[in-house]
Amino acid sequence: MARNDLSPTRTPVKVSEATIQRLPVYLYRLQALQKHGVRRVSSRDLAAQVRVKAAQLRYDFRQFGGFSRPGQPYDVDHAVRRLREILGLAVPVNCIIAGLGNLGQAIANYAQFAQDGFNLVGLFDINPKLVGYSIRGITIEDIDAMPAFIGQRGVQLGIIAVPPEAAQSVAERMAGAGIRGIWNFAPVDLRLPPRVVLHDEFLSVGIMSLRFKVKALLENGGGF
Amino acid sequence: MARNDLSPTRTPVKVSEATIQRLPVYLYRLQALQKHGVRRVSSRDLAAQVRVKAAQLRYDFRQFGGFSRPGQPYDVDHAVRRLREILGLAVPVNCIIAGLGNLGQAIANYAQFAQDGFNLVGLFDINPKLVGYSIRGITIEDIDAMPAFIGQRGVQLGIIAVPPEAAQSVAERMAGAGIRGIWNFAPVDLRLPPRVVLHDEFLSVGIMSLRFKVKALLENGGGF
DNA sequence: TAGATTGTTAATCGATTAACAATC
DNA sequence: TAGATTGTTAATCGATTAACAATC
Repeated sequence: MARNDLSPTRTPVKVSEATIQRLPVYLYRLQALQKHGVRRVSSRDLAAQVRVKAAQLRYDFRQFGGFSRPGQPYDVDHAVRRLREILGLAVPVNCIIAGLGNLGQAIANYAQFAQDGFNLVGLFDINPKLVGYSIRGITIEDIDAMPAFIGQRGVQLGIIAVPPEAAQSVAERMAGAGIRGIWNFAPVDLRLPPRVVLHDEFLSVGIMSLRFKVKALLENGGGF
Repeated sequence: MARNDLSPTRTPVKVSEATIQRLPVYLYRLQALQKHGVRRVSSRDLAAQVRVKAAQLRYDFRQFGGFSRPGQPYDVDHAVRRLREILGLAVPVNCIIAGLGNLGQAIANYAQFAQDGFNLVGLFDINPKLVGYSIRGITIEDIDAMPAFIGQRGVQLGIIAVPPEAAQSVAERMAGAGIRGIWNFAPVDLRLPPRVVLHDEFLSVGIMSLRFKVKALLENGGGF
Protein backbone atom coordinates (compact mmCIF):
# COMPACT_ATOMS: atom_id res chain seq x y z
CA MET A 1 0.00 0.00 0.00
CA ALA A 2 1.28 3.47 -0.86
CA ARG A 3 2.59 5.57 2.01
CA ASN A 4 0.38 8.68 1.88
CA ASP A 5 -2.66 7.37 0.11
CA LEU A 6 -5.74 9.51 0.72
CA SER A 7 -7.49 10.59 3.90
CA PRO A 8 -5.31 11.47 6.92
CA THR A 9 -6.03 8.20 8.71
CA ARG A 10 -6.97 4.94 7.07
CA THR A 11 -8.23 2.38 9.55
CA PRO A 12 -6.17 -0.78 9.09
CA VAL A 13 -8.20 -3.85 8.26
CA LYS A 14 -6.98 -5.71 11.35
CA VAL A 15 -6.40 -4.07 14.72
CA SER A 16 -6.35 -6.32 17.76
CA GLU A 17 -8.96 -5.96 20.47
CA ALA A 18 -6.14 -5.32 22.95
CA THR A 19 -4.90 -2.37 20.92
CA ILE A 20 -8.41 -0.96 20.52
CA GLN A 21 -8.89 -1.02 24.27
CA ARG A 22 -5.63 0.82 24.87
CA LEU A 23 -6.35 3.69 22.49
CA PRO A 24 -8.88 5.42 24.77
CA VAL A 25 -6.48 4.99 27.69
CA TYR A 26 -3.72 6.76 25.77
CA LEU A 27 -6.19 9.48 24.82
CA TYR A 28 -7.30 10.07 28.41
CA ARG A 29 -3.74 10.31 29.61
CA LEU A 30 -2.74 12.67 26.81
CA GLN A 31 -5.73 14.91 27.52
CA ALA A 32 -4.71 15.03 31.16
CA LEU A 33 -1.19 16.08 30.11
CA GLN A 34 -2.71 18.69 27.81
CA LYS A 35 -4.66 20.12 30.73
CA HIS A 36 -1.42 20.39 32.70
CA GLY A 37 0.19 22.32 29.87
CA VAL A 38 2.55 19.54 28.76
CA ARG A 39 3.40 19.98 25.07
CA ARG A 40 5.57 16.99 24.25
CA VAL A 41 5.93 13.52 25.69
CA SER A 42 8.13 10.53 24.88
CA SER A 43 6.81 7.02 24.35
CA ARG A 44 8.77 6.01 27.44
CA ASP A 45 7.06 8.53 29.74
CA LEU A 46 3.57 8.17 28.33
CA ALA A 47 3.80 4.38 28.43
CA ALA A 48 4.98 4.40 32.05
CA GLN A 49 2.03 6.58 33.03
CA VAL A 50 -0.51 4.13 31.64
CA ARG A 51 1.48 1.06 32.68
CA VAL A 52 2.40 -0.40 29.31
CA LYS A 53 5.79 -0.95 27.69
CA ALA A 54 7.07 1.84 25.45
CA ALA A 55 7.54 -0.60 22.58
CA GLN A 56 3.91 -1.61 22.81
CA LEU A 57 2.69 1.97 22.70
CA ARG A 58 4.82 2.69 19.63
CA TYR A 59 3.63 -0.51 18.00
CA ASP A 60 0.02 0.50 18.70
CA PHE A 61 0.53 3.98 17.22
CA ARG A 62 2.36 2.58 14.24
CA GLN A 63 -0.73 0.66 13.17
CA PHE A 64 -2.13 4.06 12.25
CA GLY A 65 1.06 5.27 10.59
CA GLY A 66 2.84 6.51 13.73
CA PHE A 67 2.36 9.86 15.41
CA SER A 68 5.84 11.37 15.03
CA ARG A 69 9.26 10.88 13.42
CA PRO A 70 12.38 9.13 14.74
CA GLY A 71 14.13 11.32 17.30
CA GLN A 72 11.09 13.50 17.98
CA PRO A 73 8.89 12.89 21.03
CA TYR A 74 5.14 13.02 20.49
CA ASP A 75 3.43 16.39 20.24
CA VAL A 76 0.63 16.09 22.80
CA ASP A 77 -1.91 18.19 20.88
CA HIS A 78 -1.21 16.32 17.69
CA ALA A 79 -1.46 12.91 19.33
CA VAL A 80 -4.78 13.87 20.91
CA ARG A 81 -6.12 14.97 17.54
CA ARG A 82 -4.96 11.79 15.86
CA LEU A 83 -6.44 9.52 18.52
CA ARG A 84 -9.77 11.32 18.50
CA GLU A 85 -9.87 10.99 14.76
CA ILE A 86 -8.88 7.30 14.84
CA LEU A 87 -11.53 6.50 17.44
CA GLY A 88 -14.11 8.44 15.46
CA LEU A 89 -14.80 10.99 18.19
CA ALA A 90 -14.45 13.88 15.77
CA VAL A 91 -17.80 13.08 14.17
CA PRO A 92 -20.72 13.23 16.64
CA VAL A 93 -23.06 10.25 16.72
CA ASN A 94 -26.58 9.99 18.08
CA CYS A 95 -27.15 7.57 20.97
CA ILE A 96 -30.14 6.33 22.90
CA ILE A 97 -30.54 4.51 26.19
CA ALA A 98 -33.07 1.74 26.74
CA GLY A 99 -33.82 1.13 30.40
CA LEU A 100 -33.66 3.98 32.91
CA GLY A 101 -33.31 2.21 36.20
CA ASN A 102 -30.41 3.19 38.42
CA LEU A 103 -27.73 2.27 35.92
CA GLY A 104 -29.47 3.81 32.90
CA GLN A 105 -29.96 7.05 34.82
CA ALA A 106 -26.33 7.08 35.87
CA ILE A 107 -25.22 6.70 32.26
CA ALA A 108 -27.65 9.38 31.10
CA ASN A 109 -26.22 11.77 33.65
CA TYR A 110 -22.63 11.13 32.68
CA ALA A 111 -21.82 14.48 31.08
CA GLN A 112 -18.39 13.54 29.73
CA PHE A 113 -19.96 11.58 26.86
CA ALA A 114 -21.18 14.75 25.16
CA GLN A 115 -17.62 16.07 25.03
CA ASP A 116 -16.52 12.95 23.22
CA GLY A 117 -19.14 13.29 20.53
CA PHE A 118 -21.75 10.95 21.95
CA ASN A 119 -25.02 12.84 21.55
CA LEU A 120 -27.70 11.44 23.78
CA VAL A 121 -30.92 12.05 21.88
CA GLY A 122 -33.44 9.59 23.27
CA LEU A 123 -34.40 7.68 26.42
CA PHE A 124 -36.77 4.72 26.47
CA ASP A 125 -38.33 2.53 29.14
CA ILE A 126 -41.25 0.15 29.49
CA ASN A 127 -42.19 1.38 32.97
CA PRO A 128 -45.12 3.84 32.82
CA LYS A 129 -43.88 5.47 36.02
CA LEU A 130 -40.69 6.54 34.27
CA VAL A 131 -42.22 7.55 30.93
CA GLY A 132 -42.69 11.31 30.81
CA TYR A 133 -39.96 12.00 33.33
CA SER A 134 -36.97 14.00 32.00
CA ILE A 135 -33.22 13.61 32.40
CA ARG A 136 -30.91 16.35 31.12
CA GLY A 137 -33.73 17.80 29.08
CA ILE A 138 -34.65 14.52 27.40
CA THR A 139 -38.05 13.04 28.10
CA ILE A 140 -38.28 9.30 28.65
CA GLU A 141 -40.56 7.69 26.08
CA ASP A 142 -42.23 4.31 25.91
CA ILE A 143 -40.02 1.60 24.47
CA ASP A 144 -42.52 1.04 21.65
CA ALA A 145 -41.61 4.44 20.27
CA MET A 146 -37.95 3.46 20.00
CA PRO A 147 -37.75 1.76 16.57
CA ALA A 148 -39.36 4.66 14.68
CA PHE A 149 -37.21 7.11 16.62
CA ILE A 150 -34.01 5.30 15.61
CA GLY A 151 -34.91 5.59 11.94
CA GLN A 152 -36.03 9.21 12.11
CA ARG A 153 -33.07 10.51 14.08
CA GLY A 154 -30.43 8.33 12.48
CA VAL A 155 -29.42 6.84 15.83
CA GLN A 156 -26.19 4.87 15.49
CA LEU A 157 -25.52 3.60 19.01
CA GLY A 158 -27.90 2.00 21.48
CA ILE A 159 -27.19 1.49 25.16
CA ILE A 160 -29.00 -1.40 26.83
CA ALA A 161 -29.56 -1.04 30.57
CA VAL A 162 -32.73 -3.09 30.89
CA PRO A 163 -33.15 -6.21 33.05
CA PRO A 164 -31.62 -9.40 31.57
CA GLU A 165 -34.99 -10.88 30.57
CA ALA A 166 -35.81 -7.90 28.37
CA ALA A 167 -32.38 -7.41 26.80
CA GLN A 168 -32.66 -9.77 23.80
CA SER A 169 -35.98 -8.32 22.69
CA VAL A 170 -34.75 -4.73 23.03
CA ALA A 171 -31.56 -5.58 21.16
CA GLU A 172 -33.52 -7.12 18.30
CA ARG A 173 -35.72 -4.07 18.01
CA MET A 174 -32.66 -1.84 17.93
CA ALA A 175 -31.01 -4.01 15.30
CA GLY A 176 -34.19 -4.18 13.23
CA ALA A 177 -34.45 -0.41 13.22
CA GLY A 178 -30.97 -0.08 11.76
CA ILE A 179 -28.77 0.69 14.73
CA ARG A 180 -25.01 0.18 14.13
CA GLY A 181 -23.66 -0.67 17.57
CA ILE A 182 -24.96 -1.83 20.94
CA TRP A 183 -23.36 -1.19 24.31
CA ASN A 184 -24.89 -3.91 26.45
CA PHE A 185 -24.94 -3.82 30.26
CA ALA A 186 -27.36 -6.74 30.69
CA PRO A 187 -25.56 -9.97 31.68
CA VAL A 188 -26.94 -11.90 28.73
CA ASP A 189 -25.36 -13.29 25.56
CA LEU A 190 -27.23 -11.36 22.91
CA ARG A 191 -27.80 -12.81 19.43
CA LEU A 192 -27.55 -10.15 16.76
CA PRO A 193 -27.03 -9.93 12.99
CA PRO A 194 -23.30 -9.54 12.19
CA ARG A 195 -23.74 -6.05 10.78
CA VAL A 196 -24.45 -4.80 14.32
CA VAL A 197 -21.38 -4.40 16.53
CA LEU A 198 -21.87 -5.60 20.07
CA HIS A 199 -19.83 -4.52 23.06
CA ASP A 200 -20.72 -6.20 26.33
CA GLU A 201 -20.08 -4.38 29.58
CA PHE A 202 -20.66 -6.99 32.24
CA LEU A 203 -19.93 -5.16 35.48
CA SER A 204 -20.20 -8.33 37.56
CA VAL A 205 -17.28 -9.76 35.63
CA GLY A 206 -15.19 -6.88 36.92
CA ILE A 207 -15.89 -7.36 40.60
CA MET A 208 -15.76 -11.15 40.35
CA SER A 209 -12.38 -11.15 38.67
CA LEU A 210 -11.15 -8.66 41.28
CA ARG A 211 -12.28 -11.02 43.98
CA PHE A 212 -10.60 -13.97 42.33
CA LYS A 213 -7.32 -12.06 42.17
CA VAL A 214 -7.57 -11.00 45.81
CA LYS A 215 -8.23 -14.61 46.79
CA ALA A 216 -5.33 -15.86 44.68
CA LEU A 217 -3.00 -13.23 46.11
CA LEU A 218 -3.86 -14.19 49.68
CA GLU A 219 -3.50 -17.91 48.92
CA ASN A 220 -0.18 -17.95 47.09
CA GLY A 221 1.14 -14.58 48.19
CA GLY A 222 1.71 -13.13 44.73
CA GLY A 223 1.14 -14.06 41.11
CA PHE A 224 -2.05 -15.84 40.12
CA MET B 1 2.45 -31.82 42.08
CA ALA B 2 0.33 -34.61 43.53
CA ARG B 3 -3.10 -35.13 41.97
CA ASN B 4 -5.46 -34.85 44.93
CA ASP B 5 -3.40 -32.79 47.32
CA LEU B 6 -5.55 -31.08 49.94
CA SER B 7 -8.48 -28.66 49.68
CA PRO B 8 -11.06 -29.25 46.93
CA THR B 9 -9.71 -26.45 44.73
CA ARG B 10 -6.18 -25.16 44.76
CA THR B 11 -5.82 -21.92 42.82
CA PRO B 12 -3.05 -22.42 40.26
CA VAL B 13 -0.18 -19.97 40.53
CA LYS B 14 -0.70 -18.66 37.01
CA VAL B 15 -4.10 -18.15 35.42
CA SER B 16 -4.31 -15.81 32.46
CA GLU B 17 -6.36 -12.63 32.67
CA ALA B 18 -8.38 -13.86 29.70
CA THR B 19 -9.34 -17.04 31.57
CA ILE B 20 -10.22 -15.10 34.72
CA GLN B 21 -12.59 -12.88 32.75
CA ARG B 22 -14.31 -15.88 31.20
CA LEU B 23 -15.03 -17.68 34.48
CA PRO B 24 -17.86 -15.32 35.55
CA VAL B 25 -19.35 -15.60 32.07
CA TYR B 26 -19.44 -19.40 32.32
CA LEU B 27 -20.96 -19.09 35.78
CA TYR B 28 -23.73 -16.76 34.62
CA ARG B 29 -24.61 -19.01 31.75
CA LEU B 30 -24.64 -22.12 33.94
CA GLN B 31 -26.86 -20.40 36.49
CA ALA B 32 -29.26 -19.48 33.70
CA LEU B 33 -29.33 -23.13 32.61
CA GLN B 34 -29.90 -24.15 36.22
CA LYS B 35 -32.92 -21.84 36.39
CA HIS B 36 -34.31 -23.50 33.27
CA GLY B 37 -33.97 -26.90 34.88
CA VAL B 38 -31.09 -28.12 32.71
CA ARG B 39 -29.05 -30.74 34.59
CA ARG B 40 -26.19 -31.57 32.25
CA VAL B 41 -24.44 -29.68 29.49
CA SER B 42 -21.58 -30.54 27.13
CA SER B 43 -18.57 -28.32 26.58
CA ARG B 44 -19.72 -27.93 23.00
CA ASP B 45 -23.14 -26.55 23.92
CA LEU B 46 -22.02 -24.38 26.81
CA ALA B 47 -19.17 -22.92 24.77
CA ALA B 48 -21.47 -22.10 21.87
CA GLN B 49 -23.82 -20.28 24.21
CA VAL B 50 -21.10 -17.96 25.48
CA ARG B 51 -19.38 -17.72 22.10
CA VAL B 52 -16.08 -19.45 22.85
CA LYS B 53 -14.57 -22.61 21.39
CA ALA B 54 -15.27 -25.84 23.26
CA ALA B 55 -11.54 -26.56 23.50
CA GLN B 56 -10.98 -23.23 25.19
CA LEU B 57 -13.68 -23.84 27.75
CA ARG B 58 -12.25 -27.26 28.57
CA TYR B 59 -8.77 -25.79 28.79
CA ASP B 60 -10.05 -23.10 31.16
CA PHE B 61 -11.77 -25.65 33.39
CA ARG B 62 -8.77 -27.91 33.34
CA GLN B 63 -6.66 -25.25 35.02
CA PHE B 64 -8.72 -26.03 38.09
CA GLY B 65 -8.54 -29.77 37.67
CA GLY B 66 -11.47 -30.14 35.25
CA PHE B 67 -15.14 -30.39 36.19
CA SER B 68 -15.98 -33.89 34.92
CA ARG B 69 -14.54 -37.07 33.47
CA PRO B 70 -13.98 -38.13 29.84
CA GLY B 71 -17.27 -39.14 28.26
CA GLN B 72 -19.41 -37.38 30.83
CA PRO B 73 -20.93 -33.97 30.10
CA TYR B 74 -20.75 -31.39 32.88
CA ASP B 75 -23.21 -31.58 35.74
CA VAL B 76 -24.67 -28.07 35.85
CA ASP B 77 -25.10 -27.91 39.63
CA HIS B 78 -21.61 -29.20 40.20
CA ALA B 79 -20.04 -26.80 37.72
CA VAL B 80 -21.85 -23.88 39.35
CA ARG B 81 -20.56 -24.92 42.76
CA ARG B 82 -17.01 -25.32 41.50
CA LEU B 83 -16.99 -21.94 39.74
CA ARG B 84 -18.44 -20.13 42.74
CA GLU B 85 -15.79 -21.74 44.89
CA ILE B 86 -13.00 -20.91 42.44
CA LEU B 87 -14.09 -17.28 42.16
CA GLY B 88 -14.34 -17.06 45.94
CA LEU B 89 -18.06 -16.26 45.95
CA ALA B 90 -18.74 -18.89 48.60
CA VAL B 91 -17.16 -16.76 51.31
CA PRO B 92 -18.90 -13.37 51.76
CA VAL B 93 -16.68 -10.28 51.75
CA ASN B 94 -17.39 -6.82 53.06
CA CYS B 95 -17.38 -3.98 50.52
CA ILE B 96 -17.71 -0.21 50.66
CA ILE B 97 -18.40 2.44 48.06
CA ALA B 98 -16.65 5.80 48.00
CA GLY B 99 -18.53 8.41 45.99
CA LEU B 100 -22.32 8.32 45.75
CA GLY B 101 -23.05 10.37 42.69
CA ASN B 102 -25.18 8.80 40.00
CA LEU B 103 -22.83 5.91 39.36
CA GLY B 104 -22.12 5.16 43.02
CA GLN B 105 -25.84 5.10 43.75
CA ALA B 106 -26.47 2.80 40.81
CA ILE B 107 -23.86 0.36 42.10
CA ALA B 108 -25.23 0.57 45.64
CA ASN B 109 -28.69 -0.30 44.36
CA TYR B 110 -27.53 -3.30 42.36
CA ALA B 111 -29.06 -6.07 44.40
CA GLN B 112 -27.44 -8.97 42.58
CA PHE B 113 -24.13 -8.33 44.34
CA ALA B 114 -25.48 -9.52 47.67
CA GLN B 115 -26.37 -12.89 46.13
CA ASP B 116 -22.81 -13.31 44.98
CA GLY B 117 -21.39 -12.73 48.43
CA PHE B 118 -20.54 -9.06 48.11
CA ASN B 119 -21.78 -7.52 51.36
CA LEU B 120 -22.17 -3.80 51.05
CA VAL B 121 -21.48 -2.49 54.54
CA GLY B 122 -20.50 1.16 54.12
CA LEU B 123 -21.05 4.22 51.92
CA PHE B 124 -18.84 7.30 51.97
CA ASP B 125 -18.88 10.69 50.31
CA ILE B 126 -17.30 14.09 50.81
CA ASN B 127 -20.47 16.00 49.90
CA PRO B 128 -22.32 17.16 53.08
CA LYS B 129 -25.61 17.07 51.16
CA LEU B 130 -25.25 13.33 50.69
CA VAL B 131 -23.92 12.48 54.15
CA GLY B 132 -26.76 11.22 56.35
CA TYR B 133 -28.84 10.04 53.42
CA SER B 134 -29.50 6.28 53.28
CA ILE B 135 -29.41 3.74 50.47
CA ARG B 136 -30.66 0.20 51.08
CA GLY B 137 -30.51 0.80 54.80
CA ILE B 138 -26.93 2.04 54.81
CA THR B 139 -26.29 5.62 55.85
CA ILE B 140 -23.77 7.62 53.84
CA GLU B 141 -20.93 8.80 56.07
CA ASP B 142 -18.25 11.41 55.62
CA ILE B 143 -15.22 10.13 53.75
CA ASP B 144 -13.01 10.93 56.76
CA ALA B 145 -14.75 8.13 58.65
CA MET B 146 -13.75 5.60 56.00
CA PRO B 147 -10.26 4.47 57.11
CA ALA B 148 -11.30 3.60 60.67
CA PHE B 149 -14.41 1.87 59.33
CA ILE B 150 -12.32 -0.33 57.01
CA GLY B 151 -10.22 -1.54 59.92
CA GLN B 152 -13.14 -2.09 62.30
CA ARG B 153 -15.34 -3.96 59.85
CA GLY B 154 -12.59 -5.86 58.07
CA VAL B 155 -13.57 -4.41 54.71
CA GLN B 156 -11.81 -6.24 51.88
CA LEU B 157 -13.05 -4.52 48.73
CA GLY B 158 -13.42 -0.82 47.99
CA ILE B 159 -15.37 0.61 45.08
CA ILE B 160 -14.23 4.02 43.84
CA ALA B 161 -16.90 6.09 42.12
CA VAL B 162 -15.58 9.55 42.99
CA PRO B 163 -14.55 12.22 40.44
CA PRO B 164 -11.14 11.64 38.81
CA GLU B 165 -9.41 14.38 40.83
CA ALA B 166 -10.32 12.70 44.11
CA ALA B 167 -9.64 9.11 43.12
CA GLN B 168 -5.92 8.85 43.94
CA SER B 169 -6.37 10.26 47.42
CA VAL B 170 -9.34 7.99 48.17
CA ALA B 171 -7.43 4.99 46.86
CA GLU B 172 -4.46 5.75 49.07
CA ARG B 173 -6.66 6.04 52.13
CA MET B 174 -8.28 2.73 51.29
CA ALA B 175 -4.90 1.08 50.78
CA GLY B 176 -3.51 2.61 53.96
CA ALA B 177 -6.41 1.23 55.96
CA GLY B 178 -5.68 -2.31 54.76
CA ILE B 179 -8.14 -2.88 51.96
CA ARG B 180 -7.31 -5.86 49.68
CA GLY B 181 -8.81 -4.88 46.34
CA ILE B 182 -10.08 -1.76 44.60
CA TRP B 183 -12.70 -1.62 41.85
CA ASN B 184 -12.01 1.71 40.24
CA PHE B 185 -14.50 3.55 38.03
CA ALA B 186 -12.55 6.84 37.91
CA PRO B 187 -10.68 7.26 34.60
CA VAL B 188 -7.34 7.72 36.31
CA ASP B 189 -4.22 5.54 36.52
CA LEU B 190 -4.04 4.90 40.25
CA ARG B 191 -0.73 4.27 42.01
CA LEU B 192 -1.05 1.67 44.73
CA PRO B 193 1.18 -0.64 46.76
CA PRO B 194 1.45 -4.05 45.06
CA ARG B 195 -0.34 -5.83 47.89
CA VAL B 196 -3.58 -4.12 46.80
CA VAL B 197 -5.24 -5.59 43.71
CA LEU B 198 -6.59 -2.99 41.32
CA HIS B 199 -9.30 -3.58 38.76
CA ASP B 200 -10.09 -0.60 36.53
CA GLU B 201 -13.55 -0.29 35.07
CA PHE B 202 -13.23 2.53 32.57
CA LEU B 203 -16.69 2.76 31.05
CA SER B 204 -15.57 5.29 28.44
CA VAL B 205 -13.20 2.70 27.05
CA GLY B 206 -16.22 0.52 26.33
CA ILE B 207 -18.20 3.04 24.33
CA MET B 208 -15.12 4.39 22.57
CA SER B 209 -13.98 0.98 21.42
CA LEU B 210 -17.55 0.25 20.27
CA ARG B 211 -17.48 3.42 18.23
CA PHE B 212 -14.13 2.54 16.73
CA LYS B 213 -15.45 -0.85 15.66
CA VAL B 214 -18.59 0.65 14.13
CA LYS B 215 -16.45 3.13 12.22
CA ALA B 216 -14.08 0.40 11.03
CA LEU B 217 -16.99 -1.80 9.97
CA LEU B 218 -18.54 0.99 7.90
CA GLU B 219 -15.18 1.88 6.33
CA ASN B 220 -13.95 -1.56 5.29
CA GLY B 221 -17.19 -3.46 5.43
CA GLY B 222 -16.08 -6.16 7.85
CA GLY B 223 -13.08 -7.09 9.99
CA PHE B 224 -11.23 -4.33 11.81
C1' DT C 1 27.99 16.73 17.12
C1' DA C 2 26.20 13.45 20.76
C1' DG C 3 22.26 11.95 23.10
C1' DA C 4 17.62 11.01 22.72
C1' DT C 5 13.90 9.02 20.52
C1' DT C 6 10.91 7.16 16.96
C1' DG C 7 9.57 3.66 13.44
C1' DT C 8 10.32 -0.94 12.27
C1' DT C 9 11.63 -5.69 12.27
C1' DA C 10 12.48 -10.10 14.09
C1' DA C 11 12.49 -12.88 18.27
C1' DT C 12 9.99 -14.16 22.14
C1' DC C 13 6.29 -15.16 24.68
C1' DG C 14 1.73 -16.69 25.75
C1' DA C 15 -2.92 -17.87 24.48
C1' DT C 16 -5.90 -20.51 21.41
C1' DT C 17 -7.01 -24.47 18.90
C1' DA C 18 -6.99 -29.12 16.73
C1' DA C 19 -6.48 -33.66 17.52
C1' DC C 20 -6.94 -37.78 19.96
C1' DA C 21 -6.54 -41.28 23.78
C1' DA C 22 -9.22 -42.40 27.68
C1' DT C 23 -13.58 -42.99 29.47
C1' DC C 24 -18.48 -43.20 30.05
C1' DT D 1 -21.09 -52.15 22.12
C1' DA D 2 -20.91 -47.67 19.48
C1' DG D 3 -21.33 -42.87 19.88
C1' DA D 4 -20.44 -39.08 22.60
C1' DT D 5 -17.55 -36.47 25.34
C1' DT D 6 -13.88 -35.08 28.48
C1' DG D 7 -8.99 -34.31 29.73
C1' DT D 8 -4.67 -33.55 27.73
C1' DT D 9 -1.01 -32.58 24.59
C1' DA D 10 1.23 -30.52 20.83
C1' DA D 11 0.74 -27.34 16.98
C1' DT D 12 -0.78 -23.00 15.64
C1' DC D 13 -1.70 -18.50 15.99
C1' DG D 14 -1.29 -13.83 17.51
C1' DA D 15 0.36 -10.38 20.69
C1' DT D 16 4.28 -8.47 23.12
C1' DT D 17 8.91 -7.19 23.45
C1' DA D 18 13.88 -6.30 22.49
C1' DA D 19 16.87 -4.42 19.51
C1' DC D 20 18.50 -1.19 16.35
C1' DA D 21 18.78 1.79 12.10
C1' DA D 22 17.11 6.20 10.93
C1' DT D 23 16.37 10.69 12.33
C1' DC D 24 16.05 14.80 15.02
